[in-house]
Amino acid sequence: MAKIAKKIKKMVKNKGKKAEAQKEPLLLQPPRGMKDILPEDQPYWDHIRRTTERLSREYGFMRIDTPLVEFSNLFARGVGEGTDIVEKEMYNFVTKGGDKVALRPEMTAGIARAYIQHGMNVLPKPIKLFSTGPVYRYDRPQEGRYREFHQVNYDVFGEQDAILDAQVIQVAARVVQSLGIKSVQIQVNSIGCATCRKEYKDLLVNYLESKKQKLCADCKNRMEHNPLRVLDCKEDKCSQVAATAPQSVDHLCDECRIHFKCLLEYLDELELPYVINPQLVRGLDYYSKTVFEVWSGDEEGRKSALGGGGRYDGLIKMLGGEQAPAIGFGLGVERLIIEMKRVQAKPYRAPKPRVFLAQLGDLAKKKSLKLFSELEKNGILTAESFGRGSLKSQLRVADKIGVELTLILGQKEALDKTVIIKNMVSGVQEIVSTEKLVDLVKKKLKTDNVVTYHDNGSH
RNA sequence: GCGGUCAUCGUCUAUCGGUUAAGACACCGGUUUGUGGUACCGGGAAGCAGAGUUCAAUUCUCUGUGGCCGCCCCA
Repeated sequence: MAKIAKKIKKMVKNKGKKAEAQKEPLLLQPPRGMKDILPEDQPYWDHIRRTTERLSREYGFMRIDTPLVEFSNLFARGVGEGTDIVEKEMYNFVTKGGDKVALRPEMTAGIARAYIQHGMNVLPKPIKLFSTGPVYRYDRPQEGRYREFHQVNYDVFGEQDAILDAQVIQVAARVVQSLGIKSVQIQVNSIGCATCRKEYKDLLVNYLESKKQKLCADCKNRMEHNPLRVLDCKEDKCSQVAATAPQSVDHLCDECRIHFKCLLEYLDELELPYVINPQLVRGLDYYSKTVFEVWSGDEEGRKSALGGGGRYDGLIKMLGGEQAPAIGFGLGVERLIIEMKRVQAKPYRAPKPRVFLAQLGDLAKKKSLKLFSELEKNGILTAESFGRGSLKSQLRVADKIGVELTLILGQKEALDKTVIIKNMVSGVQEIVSTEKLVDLVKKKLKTDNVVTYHDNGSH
């Protein structure tokens, strides 16, 4: 019997589902690698938004927002045809109008495009731009890696002095430190300019050619397209080869060498915890001279890359603008949050309501809606649960929220134009006239509240 | 793109080739009608999808999908 009933139930269920499935199944989840940012995580996002915006102001950056979608070839040309990002990780699509566009895989190309388009080169130098938002990479998701993720981006245009490199690196470090992540390490390197890098590349390819048998299959491939990337291959045999490979820092032209030397001096002056990593290369083609990455995590040697950047003196011109040096970096918001949680950094807590408004009866219910907005206009943050009927259940909610005062507006009070103020700690309550309510509540919140609750830093 | 691993209420977990699929937390409601934290009572809520094996599958197999981990790469 039960079996049959069950079977019937299932058939009915399936029937419904099949009908739906024929249209297209509705999956109650976002596409792979995308995720919701839930209210419980917002304190971390708030903290990062506030901190990055504050620092951008303090260091003289102006905010810019560019579209999530750009023409595909902007990235192909800017970021580089041969890079992984462009070659296999871009969300490309064709619009109804036939335009070939892509979801931005990073922010700099779009910002550079805007810089050129709007003639920002006429602004007083340096031109500092700050941006933040989602970026998209079709990669295999795992912890700290999503197909939609968020970056904060700082770029400086129009200044080639190494002091800007140092300051930009300092901003990166300041952001991370300000979030409470103490164990930051900056890795820096110089990959030279167009001319000396070419010479160096030839040298490197020659060297690699001589050790070709010892390289992994991937690296044999990389030799052709992007020999620099062999240097940071994680394969044991490759890193052995890389260890004795000629290093770009040793083959810089005079200008680049001086630039790098100055940068290091500035960094010393700033007392930033940096190390030179001759293997550091970065995956985007537009970099020249300075490249750097920001790492966090020490204990148990588990490290994670929080962000990186570098100088890109050739990008603007390559995209068709008037030659302009530039340097910038991006930080990954999701990774910053992982680190914040790991080191138990305190997130930002928005103010919580300290007053609850309870209502009872039809007349009071109507009046409470207006009273609520009256309180809001006076800056009194109030909670409510208007949909509930019983006073009991409303008080339960008030208690759960942890408010200090509950205002009770019942049938009787509504007629008398009064409100009951109940102190949730002592339980004492008093009846006051509606006109005096706001002032009295304000006064009470100022005085009676030794009862505060603070952030317990959960999560 | 490759490899590994996992998939049961909102969450955490249990059980089972045939069961009303159990519990805890959370949520909602009630304990005599206008008063909260405790207690008691009650309620809603799940087998990722598809195919196969079987008299019978949530359970076994395969595929897909998704999470996590490693590689690659990066943020």
